[in-house]
Amino acid sequence: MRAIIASRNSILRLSKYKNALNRFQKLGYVRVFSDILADAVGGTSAQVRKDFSLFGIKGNKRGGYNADELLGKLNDILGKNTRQSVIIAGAGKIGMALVKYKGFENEGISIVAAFDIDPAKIRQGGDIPVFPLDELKAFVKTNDIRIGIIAVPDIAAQQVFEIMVSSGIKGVLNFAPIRLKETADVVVNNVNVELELENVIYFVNALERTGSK
Amino acid sequence: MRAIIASRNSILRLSKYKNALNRFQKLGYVRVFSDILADAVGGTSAQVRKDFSLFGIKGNKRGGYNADELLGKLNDILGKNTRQSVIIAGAGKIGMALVKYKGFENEGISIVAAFDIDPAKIRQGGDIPVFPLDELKAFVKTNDIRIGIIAVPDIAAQQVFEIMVSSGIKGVLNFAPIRLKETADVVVNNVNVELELENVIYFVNALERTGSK
DNA sequence: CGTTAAAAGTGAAAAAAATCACAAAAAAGT
DNA sequence: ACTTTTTTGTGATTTTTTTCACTTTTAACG
Ligand SMILES: NC(=O)c1ccc[n+]([C@@H]2O[C@H](COP(=O)([O-])OP(=O)(O)OC[C@H]3O[C@@H](n4cnc5c(N)ncnc54)[C@H](O)[C@@H]3O)[C@@H](O)[C@H]2O)c1
Ligand SMILES: NC(=O)c1ccc[n+]([C@@H]2O[C@H](COP(=O)([O-])OP(=O)(O)OC[C@H]3O[C@@H](n4cnc5c(N)ncnc54)[C@H](O)[C@@H]3O)[C@@H](O)[C@H]2O)c1
Repeated sequence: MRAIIASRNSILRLSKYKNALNRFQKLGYVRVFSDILADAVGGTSAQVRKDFSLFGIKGNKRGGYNADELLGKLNDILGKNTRQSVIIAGAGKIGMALVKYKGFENEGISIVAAFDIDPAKIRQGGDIPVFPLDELKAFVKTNDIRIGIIAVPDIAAQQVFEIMVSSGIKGVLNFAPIRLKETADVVVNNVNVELELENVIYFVNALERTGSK
Repeated sequence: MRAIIASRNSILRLSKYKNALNRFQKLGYVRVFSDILADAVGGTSAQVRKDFSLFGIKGNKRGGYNADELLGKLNDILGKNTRQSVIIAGAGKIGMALVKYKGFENEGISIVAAFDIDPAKIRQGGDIPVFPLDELKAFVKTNDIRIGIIAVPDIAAQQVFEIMVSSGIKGVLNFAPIRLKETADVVVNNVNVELELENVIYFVNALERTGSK
């Protein structure tokens, strides 16, 4: 399999095409066209074709793309053919919402354990265990985990990040509203809800002021 | 106050500068320079200055920016001088995590009510009440709410979105992993956790394959 | 079959975003 | 007071991303 250098945005778009395609497939579609995919994800058909072109995905002129085949290729590129195991640091409000969320399993993502410093949060009984933070390193190493989610308070985030990295974690999804001091060869994506909300508020206000148009 | 057309990304950067600045201010900084701001948010000093330039923010040559003054201007631009009231649809795992989150208040954002169709979720006692979904429209109208958060299952999201829009909501933060059929003059930002996680996974795998470099 | 029409594929063009690089200002030093 | 040094502010340039527009292929139809 060839690894292709691509921007974060183009990969996000591939994921969106894949998700749209899954829905189309459930609806019985056998063929899909660049324009309906564009529609489904909010882009243009030219961009869909360009994206595919970049990854060497070929369709049939006048015949569009075979849904199964296209989905297969996208899953391949996105690495959806092997299940991914993920751990979470922080079994608080967000952390537990994620732990209990059913949506990841269908995406081939399994949250296998959570870790917390608060002894009151430790719980081995349930479906997904919550262990003491001390055990994170050993767990990650013995289970060869490569992806972690940070759902601890902002003051603790950098420290937890470093523990994760030193344990062998290679990719992190960070919910704490701070910028992690990044390390080469560790991928970090941030989910910053405050920022997104603030952004919505800005544009609502801006539109209102310009609204006279 | 002048409304300036700017890209989503440049506004996101302004928010990040503002957040960094808040921290610097707490640490006692009186002056800040473009390069330390760049550092704090992970950009370049030229970009910081360009962003400020676009919004007519002036510093002092060789003297940097006065922290208080800069913060004031950013808050102004971002509309942080008036508190924003926000409602949530869906009092489930994510919805309640947001309701209970303390971090919004310091950001001038107040979550004032949640709404759910499940009678078991209705609860007026607490700090932030959970009302039946039917009451959303009236609540939004009488309280003149302009911002809503969607935290309902994906199948319900479009319908809830339409209720919000018809009630007068002008901006939406959507946690459901679907694309809302958007309406002109309503701002929609999406928080798609699956997508972000999938993206991390992609790049971890891609780096690994290229890693031999 | 042959013709028509639809859709992919893709260089070229345009637009948008980021970076450069340097003049101008002014704080700090001497 | 004068010089040096630092940092801003911003046109110009470069890079990246998106869109355009046209060629090619082929499914569909008569
Ligand atoms: N709750 C939300 O809706 C929300 C929204 C936006 C951002 N966030 C961010 O997500 C993060 C978590 O928020 P939350 O609301 O779930 O907080 P929370 O307080 O409910 O949970 C945090 C958990 O982390 C644990 N913890 C603290 N230090 C730790 C450490 N060093 N190692 C392991 N665990 C540790 C705590 O014991 C607690 O269980 C915060 O950074 C917050 O800013 C949360
Ligand atoms: N929990 C997570 O960590 C997580 C992660 C990623 C995405 N999401 C997305 O966030 C959304 C909410 O997820 P969740 O885990 O909180 O689900 P949940 O099932 O815990 O909560 C959903 C809530 O919405 C309510 N609801 C259903 N239909 C409604 C309607 N028409 N009007 C008002 N309320 C309605 C339900 O009664 C329930 O209380 C989903 O779209 C999910 O895909 C959640």
